[in-house]
Amino acid sequence: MPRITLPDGKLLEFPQPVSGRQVAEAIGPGLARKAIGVKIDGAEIRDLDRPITEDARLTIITAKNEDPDALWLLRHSCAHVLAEAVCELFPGTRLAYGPPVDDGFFYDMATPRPLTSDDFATIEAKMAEIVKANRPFSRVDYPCEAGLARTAGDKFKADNAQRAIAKGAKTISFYSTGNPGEHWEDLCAGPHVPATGVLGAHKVMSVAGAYWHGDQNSDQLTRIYGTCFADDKGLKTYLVRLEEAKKRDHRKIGREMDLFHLQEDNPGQVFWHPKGWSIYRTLEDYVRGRIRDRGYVEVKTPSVMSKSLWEKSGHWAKYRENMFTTASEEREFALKPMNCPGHIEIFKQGLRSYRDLPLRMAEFGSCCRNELSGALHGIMRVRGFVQDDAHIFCTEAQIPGEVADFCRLLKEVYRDFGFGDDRVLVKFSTRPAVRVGSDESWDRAEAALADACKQADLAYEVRAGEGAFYGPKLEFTLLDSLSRQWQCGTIQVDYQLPSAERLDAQYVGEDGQKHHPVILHRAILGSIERFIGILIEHFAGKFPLWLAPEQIRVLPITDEHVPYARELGDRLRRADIRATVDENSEKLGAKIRLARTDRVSYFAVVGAQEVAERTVSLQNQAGEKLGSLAIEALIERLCAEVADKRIAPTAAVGAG
RNA sequence: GCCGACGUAGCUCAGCUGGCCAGAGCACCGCUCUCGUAAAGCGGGGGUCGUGGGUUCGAAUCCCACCGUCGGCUCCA
Repeated sequence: MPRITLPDGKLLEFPQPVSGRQVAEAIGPGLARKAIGVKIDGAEIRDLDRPITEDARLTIITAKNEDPDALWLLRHSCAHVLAEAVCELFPGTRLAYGPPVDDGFFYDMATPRPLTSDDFATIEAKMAEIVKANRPFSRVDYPCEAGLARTAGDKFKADNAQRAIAKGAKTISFYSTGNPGEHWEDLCAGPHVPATGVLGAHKVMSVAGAYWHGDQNSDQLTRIYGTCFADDKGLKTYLVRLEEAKKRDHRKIGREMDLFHLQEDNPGQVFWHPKGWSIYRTLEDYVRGRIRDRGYVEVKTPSVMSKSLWEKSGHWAKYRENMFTTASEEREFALKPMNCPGHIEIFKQGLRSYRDLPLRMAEFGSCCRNELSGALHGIMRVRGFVQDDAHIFCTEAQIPGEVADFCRLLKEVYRDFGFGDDRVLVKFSTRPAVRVGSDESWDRAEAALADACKQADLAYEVRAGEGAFYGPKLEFTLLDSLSRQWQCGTIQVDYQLPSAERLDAQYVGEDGQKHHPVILHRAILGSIERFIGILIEHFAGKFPLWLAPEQIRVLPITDEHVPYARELGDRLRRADIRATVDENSEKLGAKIRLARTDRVSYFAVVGAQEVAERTVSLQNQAGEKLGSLAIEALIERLCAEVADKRIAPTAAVGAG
């Protein structure tokens, strides 16, 4: 008979199988009222009313926005309410698949007519009715045969049921929102909340096309996205966060700050304006400095290289779809989508010795990839971009040291942008089923990556089988100020490309024999374009001083003060400070307003008093008055802040 | 690429049940004001209504095609 261990260690014993609800009642009636499900042994989430027959560690799940399990349950159940509403409003709708996802849920379905956002209000009204009726979610289990029979004639649900059976399901379950047989039902593994009444804080978010099982050649379905929270407050907070993300959209801020533009006739290609290019150059120069300190050499390889090279590298066979090609005098060429083949060509010039290794070859390499038009997104996903790329040619024995060194470098770099350890996630992808190379070399490479993370004190999550066919990899994901994830850095171990079958890179070893080096492909920022997009959204355009395109603007109060303002601007620029002067004949209030909406880091007001004293009256973007400073003190202050790469404490907080 | 929505001045948007010469605010240019911490006043220029076709006496408005943008295109019941 089940012995139930509660999270606080307390043990409850029951003479017969109990439901989660009965356990909750045994603890207290208040908890029983609030419970929406239980978690068993920290793994399986189960309906409140399903029996527990074995001993278990049990957690009662209540509807709380902070509990991912609670949200998962609410959203999964809310997907049913959405589906029921749509089925009722649009007879003939066939349901396909409706899981909870990160920020809500979706339901894919075939509807008799296309749905648009104009239908949301009607759907939400119907959902509200279902919630208000507070009908129970009732589960009925059927033996596989019988369950399958119930789905007969429904292509999607029959497919789902068959897949479930193939995966070893012992029964096929259906959930109805109400009484089985009487109310609407859906094939579903569950679990669900006890009744529809707890699903009040929901919203239909968007509609999009999707394919059955994500397969382009399969049925085109309508996907409706929605979300659900434990209460209206949670929903509201989420919606405010979405608003905040919208305000921070790099496409909007890029335009407002005059950083770059994209235009119709060159989809996926960025035109960098002076201020955007200032950020770009600052990033490049910064990374250049960091890798120089780590013993890298920098190179530049051609943008257009002949088909024969890409055939040897394997790109022509595997990556052709994404390559821009061109021809001249009957020879075919391709714009480089990656820098590695070029770097190997440099490595192969002359005879390399083991003494040359590790050779760390870096390039700010301009790459072109013909991304699908539908995948383009501002400067985050483009067709022309620059990677802070490098390839480390080394021996197998050098892999651990090189990877560990890279992880340390990467951590330092991320920290300078305000992404501390708590904002870096590491994913470690291990050997896939289809791969090249011996198991021994995979063992060594994987151990080296895991060990490097430990040395650099970076926690990682293993993604088994997700590695490239030629080697394992680490992927580094940043968590921005709105807690969104962006994969940026990576390091991959590659035995393939330098091999005799591919580009045949060689060095002479201590033994006088020729050997193939191992190549570590690595990047920290990833694409500079994308990284700038991330920074724009992370900082909402209010860059730390060292990155800011306009670090200070001098605001003369009247035309009389313009000469002093110009002199000041010149002094600041000579001290390597990005300074401008606002010479418009506007009132001071207007100039200040403009300086702040332009997100200039600091502005210096100069009037009669400042001219006389040779000082400035300083204020920052946030509107804090910083008092009167002499010119020298101002320069010293700004230079110190740039040198520190100081991040304003408010900058990274945001609304997230 | 596929599905859906959208495309009007540099920006944000109105007009779009077909019909006065296509509008507003901001920005821009000119003039006046020379001003002390988030928008001074007046005047002016600017749009082949994404592109191309069609329907119509008449198209920003209706239809078709194309281009582009935005959202989405599994996290396997």
